[in-house]
Formats: sequence, C-alpha cells, structure tokens
Amino acid sequence: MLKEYNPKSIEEKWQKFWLEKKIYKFTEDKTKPTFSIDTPPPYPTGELSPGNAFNYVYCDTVARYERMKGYNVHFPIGFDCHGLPTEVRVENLIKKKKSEMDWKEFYDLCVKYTKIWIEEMEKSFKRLGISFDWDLKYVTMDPDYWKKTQLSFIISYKKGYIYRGEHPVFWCPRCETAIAEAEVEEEIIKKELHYIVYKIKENGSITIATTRPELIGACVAVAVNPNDSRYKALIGKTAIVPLYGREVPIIASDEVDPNFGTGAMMICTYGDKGDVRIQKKNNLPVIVIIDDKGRFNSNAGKILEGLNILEGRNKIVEELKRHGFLIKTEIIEGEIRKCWRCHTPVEIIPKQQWFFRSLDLSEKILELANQIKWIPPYQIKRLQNWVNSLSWDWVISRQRVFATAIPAWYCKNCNEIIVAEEDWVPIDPRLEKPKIERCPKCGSSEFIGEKDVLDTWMDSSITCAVHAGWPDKFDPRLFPADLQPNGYDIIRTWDYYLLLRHYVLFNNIAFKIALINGMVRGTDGRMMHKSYGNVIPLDELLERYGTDAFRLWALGSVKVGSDISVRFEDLDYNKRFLNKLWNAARYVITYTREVKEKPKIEKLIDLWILNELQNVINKVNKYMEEMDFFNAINEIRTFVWNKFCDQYLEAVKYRTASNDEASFFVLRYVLEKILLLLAPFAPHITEEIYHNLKENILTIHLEKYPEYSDINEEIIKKGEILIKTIAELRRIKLRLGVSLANNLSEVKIYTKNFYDTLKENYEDIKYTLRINELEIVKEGEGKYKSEELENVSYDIVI
RNA sequence: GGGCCGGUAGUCUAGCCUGGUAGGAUGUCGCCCUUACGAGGCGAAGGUCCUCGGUUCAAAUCCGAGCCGGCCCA
Repeated sequence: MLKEYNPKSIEEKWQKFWLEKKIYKFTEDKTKPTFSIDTPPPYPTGELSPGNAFNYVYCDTVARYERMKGYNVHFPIGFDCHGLPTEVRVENLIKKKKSEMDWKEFYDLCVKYTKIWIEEMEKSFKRLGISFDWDLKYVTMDPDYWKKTQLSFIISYKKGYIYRGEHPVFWCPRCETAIAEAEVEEEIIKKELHYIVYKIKENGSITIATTRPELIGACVAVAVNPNDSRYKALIGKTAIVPLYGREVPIIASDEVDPNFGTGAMMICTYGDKGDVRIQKKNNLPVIVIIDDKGRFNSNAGKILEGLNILEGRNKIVEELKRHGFLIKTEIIEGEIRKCWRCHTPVEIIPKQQWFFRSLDLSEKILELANQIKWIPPYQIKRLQNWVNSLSWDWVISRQRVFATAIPAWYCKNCNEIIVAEEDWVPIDPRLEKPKIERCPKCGSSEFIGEKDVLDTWMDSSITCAVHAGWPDKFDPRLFPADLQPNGYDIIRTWDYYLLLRHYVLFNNIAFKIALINGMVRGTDGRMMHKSYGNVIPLDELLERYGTDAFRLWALGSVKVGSDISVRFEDLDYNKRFLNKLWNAARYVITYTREVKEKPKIEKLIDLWILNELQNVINKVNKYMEEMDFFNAINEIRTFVWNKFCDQYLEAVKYRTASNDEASFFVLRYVLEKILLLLAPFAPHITEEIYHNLKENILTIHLEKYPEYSDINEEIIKKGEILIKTIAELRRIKLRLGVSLANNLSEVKIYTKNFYDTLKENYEDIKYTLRINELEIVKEGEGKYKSEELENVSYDIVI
C-alpha cells in the first residue's frame, strides 16, 4: 500500500475498473429480489452542480447499500433534454434567434449541443462514482423515448384526461407569439393608478383602483377582500361598468389586498395572473378585447376599436374624466412585464391550449401520496400544499421548438382534431401528415399539423414506467419504483407529475419511497446563485478533497432533508478521516498477515473491540433501513477513529510485534467490516484498501453488507474498564512529561472493584504503556485519582 | 399575502417525536516527533439552547403568542 492517501489516483483507477467490468449491471438473474430506483434524469446543462451531485450521492448510496444487501439493483440514468433553457443557450451560442431560422434547423442545433453537454455530465457522474448501469442510459430527445411520451399522450387523451381549451398565455403583441413565463422580464417602473367609480345597481357606488383603465371593457367582476369591513355589505351586489354599462358581480377573494388602492379591484382576464386565477375560481366569463397585434377589437366597443394599448389607455382616461367616473390619479411604483427579446410590454391573452385534466385528480393524488413513505416524513406537506393550491388544469402545450411534438392535426376544412393512433408514433406533425386519407368528420383531405409542443414535464413524468421497460419490455418487478430520490424544490413538479401521469396510465402509485434531500448552499449560507457570486463548481471540491471525502461530507454533515452549506473545514475533516482510515489500514496490512486457521479469541480487549464493532454494525443497519445516513456515518466515524485507532490499535501493537495470531486476526477482521460498512459512502478508498487486504476478490461492492448479530454487554462493560484505565494512565504519563515512547519504571494501580479485570489483563496495561514494574493491588490509595473509575487510583515512578 | 423549514459556544451541526448533567465538528489556546497517521495524539477555555408566557417536581425538548432568517408559491 502506498504511504500517502492520494484520492485522485485511486479514484480514477477504480472508476475505470467498475465501468470496464460492468460491476453495477442489472443482472438477468431472476432469483434475486430487485430494487428499482427512479433516477431523476438531469437536465443537460453541461456541468453537474454540487446540488445535483448531492442528490445523486444520496441515491447512489442507497443503490450501493441495497446491492450489498443482496438486491439486484436497477439504477438507470437518463437525460431530460428538451426545454427552454437549452433553446436560449443555443441562441446565445449561435448569436441568432430561433425565429430567424427554420425551426427544424434550430431543433437540430439543439440536439447537437445537447449531445456535447450530455458527454460533459457523464464525465461528472463517473467522477462522482455514481453506480449507474450505463447500459440502461436513455436520452429523452431520442425518437425512441419521445415515442413513449407521445404514446402516453394518446392513451391519456383516449381516457379523457387530455383536452383542448382556452387558457391565458403571456403574449408579445410585437413578436405576435406566446412566450413562456421564463421569457418574461420584469421591471419596476412608475405608473399611474386610476381611481374609477362604479355605480352599484342596488344603490350607491364602489371605487376601484387600476393601472390598466383601458381594460375596463373586459371587466367581468369587482373583487374585495372578504375580511374588509368597508365592503362586506356589498358582496353579492351588482356593479355597473362605467362607459360600457355592463352589469358585473361584486365578489369576495382572499387575494385582494385591502391596503392596495381602495381595497377593491376590477377583474378582467388580462394584466395579471391573479385576475386569471380569480376568473377561473369564480367561473367568470372571458371577454377578449385585444387582438394578436395588441390592438383593441370590436369587443372593446366603438371608443377603442383599432387603437393600440397606449392610445386606448389615453382615450379611456379622457372619457372617464369627461363622464365623471375618474376621481383621482396617483403615481405608484409597480412591476411591468416585458418581452425579453423586444422589451414590449406583454399581455395575458387567452389562447387555445392543450390541457391535462389534473384538477379532478387532486383527491386521488393526495391519497396516493399517503401510500408512499416519505423520508423525512414532513416533506409530504409540500406536495399536499401544492395540490391543494392548484387552481387550474395543467397546461401541457408550449409554443416552442425543442420539445416532443404533440401528435395531433387539425382538419383544414372543419377544424376537427385528429390525434394520432398508438401505432403511428413516433411522429412529428410539424413534418408528417396523419396516417389517414380523409377527415372522419367532413371528408376533407387537407390537414394542418400541430405546431405547439409538449411541456418538458410530459417527457420526464413517465420515467418510472419507462425504466420498467414500458411499453414493449415491461418488467412488473420494477414498477412501481422502489425509490424516488429528489430535492424538496421539485416535489411540486417532479413528484406531483409522476404520481399524476402514472396513475392515469397504470392506476397505481409511481414509487414506494420518496427520499427527499435538501439544497447545497454557498459558504455564506445562501443558495448558490451567479448573482450572489457564491457558486462553487463541483470539480473544484472534488479536486481539493477527493470524491470520497465529498460524499462523506454530503451525507454525514446534516440530517436527510436539510440544507447543507459548503464549509471547507468540514470537507477537510472528512478527508482527514479517510486519511486516518488509510493509515490504520496501512498499519494492519503491513504488520499483520492473514492467519490460516481462526485462532482462539479469549483476550478481553479482542472480545471488547469485536463486540463494539458488532454494536456499530447493528446500529448502522438500523439507520440504513431508515436511510439515515447522517447517523450511520457518524457511528462508523466515531468507532473507527476513537475506538479502533485511538484505543484498540495502540493496545495491540506490542502483540503484533510478537506475531500474536489473535491480534492479526482481530485487526484484519475489524478492518474488513469497517470497509464493508463504509463502502456505500466512500466507494473508492474502501475498494482500494479491500484489494490490499484480501486476495482473489473482484470488488467490495458486491460483497455482503455486515449483518445484525447479538452483542455481549458484559464484555463491553468489562472492556471499558480496561480501556479507561489505559487511557487514564496514558494521560497521566503525558502530563508528567514522559514521552509515550519512553518507559515508566514503576506503576501501582489501587482498585477494589476492578481488581480481577485489571489483573487478568495485566500484560495489556504493562506493554501498552511501557511499564517496567506494574503492580495491581486491592488495598490502599495512590497519588493520582481516577476521574472515570470509582475507587481507582495510581502511583507512578518515572 | 399563503405554505414549509430553521433559530443550540466565534462558526457549522446533533439532541426535540418519547421532558431529567446539551453531544460532535471546526476555530482558539496549551502540551507532546508516539516505530500507521503532525492530514496525528493529549488537554483547556468557550452556552441567556431566539424572546415572552403556560404545563410540570423538572422544559432545548410539550403547548400558546411573538420576533428573526432561509426557501417555495403568489
């Protein structure tokens, strides 16, 4: 064994070895029980963040543990390719907008760059020592995968869970396109807040405040806060929209801030997402008064028709003033949303979209969530709160390019929707015609392919099924997945969509255990953000501390589910621990040899360390069953450092020097078990030492994890007396300024209670402390009183 | 505005469910080359357990109110 622990060289060596030998392959062996992990396919950004790494280290540790427990572990890896971030990145790279080129050309560029980024991420995963079965790798942008996404769409459509309907989207009137929320930029500007009087039909009036007076033509209600005493009596009455004369209800909504403006707001389906939510909740009608170019249409009335937004605003203000409806205008600061491309203020306009009928299933989802074991348990609340807060169905269509195509067409003549049949997929309606000759409704033979594409979550929310081989090679042993590991930030997306989609497709839960990890924060304790300047690249951490120390730090510093802040001191501590392990192993391997026949183990100190070891094994097993890595690691770390190294090793050195076979056996045995216990957490160093310790083995990672066994409490108690005596004498020796390497000429131990125990282990005390003359007596009292043992004292002559 | 989590030595983090001397790490200080490891060993100092109230013989722990911070959603 090398003198120095050098993580880099041994980690690279074993990573290569594992891949070459396919150690982590899911085997064909049908007799072994399976354990399937629904690995969240990462988004190929090109680099793995410490946060990503955190998540994968968690599930990798489970995978490694279950493998050693005898399970045939199914641990796939995929890449969730589609999405806006990639489109934006590609645009930046080629310095061209997707709107400036053919969509297919742009699509192909996205594919090209995604492949490069996937390669980079694969390197990071390998460097982290994640034990994926790489033969199971998949990529969601491959036709083989998006075929499955489309198939799931068709099945869900046929079951009635997918429909088309109107839904507001962000719309740029200049670009004449819908834009995603992520493409909207927000700016704080000064704007005018107008106070407008609405007459109440019954009697009296109510004044609302708005920054969008031009939209009163689309006003469908006036809303007030239900707790606002000023307006309580007005709820349920009818207000009359000024200039338009339309009657609208006065409704109550928690969303209205009583302190803003007059505490009364008009509801139209534009301008604000809050408006949309209130409209949906109260089943209010939608009045569209703006067209795609941002001009008022005929619904806006003669006053506004043909004007643009700004012209319309001026006109309305003027008219309101003239008729006495406008009582006050003040300047406030507020947000305005703009198109990130052309900086034109965006509108919210209802458009035809594809929906997933998710709201109806909320109760069911909550029921399914209760069948799942959540670790830690309180994280289920995030899902429950999310499900209970949903106010409209999941909009699954997107107006983008790099995504799975919606397998649908429209009849050019009668607008009939044609959804693909199961055996048509994969199919891209942007390029291909439907596989029918004529429209079943009107007989026309001309069709328009759907240009909208699917939300990326439609791809990634069927992974549990895809991993299990759905649809053609479905292996029921793998579904539902045994484990779903993810951060708490995506419970409301990933876990929710997985449950929803798999329930609709299979009438079952998607996974059995949800293992929820926290976030990795910067050294300042804040989330890592470029704008905070606190981002630390994963490679920097791996380079400085090695993968094993990083993994041990990630898993052993905080309880599962908590956030972890990067602290270099803590990473260093874990590296030092591994160094300690390395050196202890080096001692054992250098100064002992394998003994052919198991020797008789009868010395108290040997029995003590063996029982202490078993105690740790039992505790670690218990913790691992709960996926409590924090306690498992701390248990092992304390045992290795304090008991095995500081105490046992020191006390048997004199025996290894004289070729005592029992000491050889025990040292090697304990070291072996330590390595096995640590293997799921620190896979590289344990593999390296294991190969040095034992001959003719393939890998530590397919060995059996140490098992439960009974311990002898009596021996632990007796052993502690001996260990404490040795430790105390060592402290006194040091305090007297005697180097531990030098001998003490005389030591006398006075003890009534522990006389027999110490007398029986006379030699261990004498030789560990290098005492020339050791005497143990029952009567009398020495100069140095024991701090830990009752009625024990010592006399020492240097 | 809503939800969740957290507040424990200078710093980080266990303990809280199941009340009984607050554990570990790091940093600081002192001592020690000890034949696996100075990336080590031994020791010391360092705490209003966020605040206020309640329950109890007893509260970091249970209950209530509040304050502060983080994150998610709006």
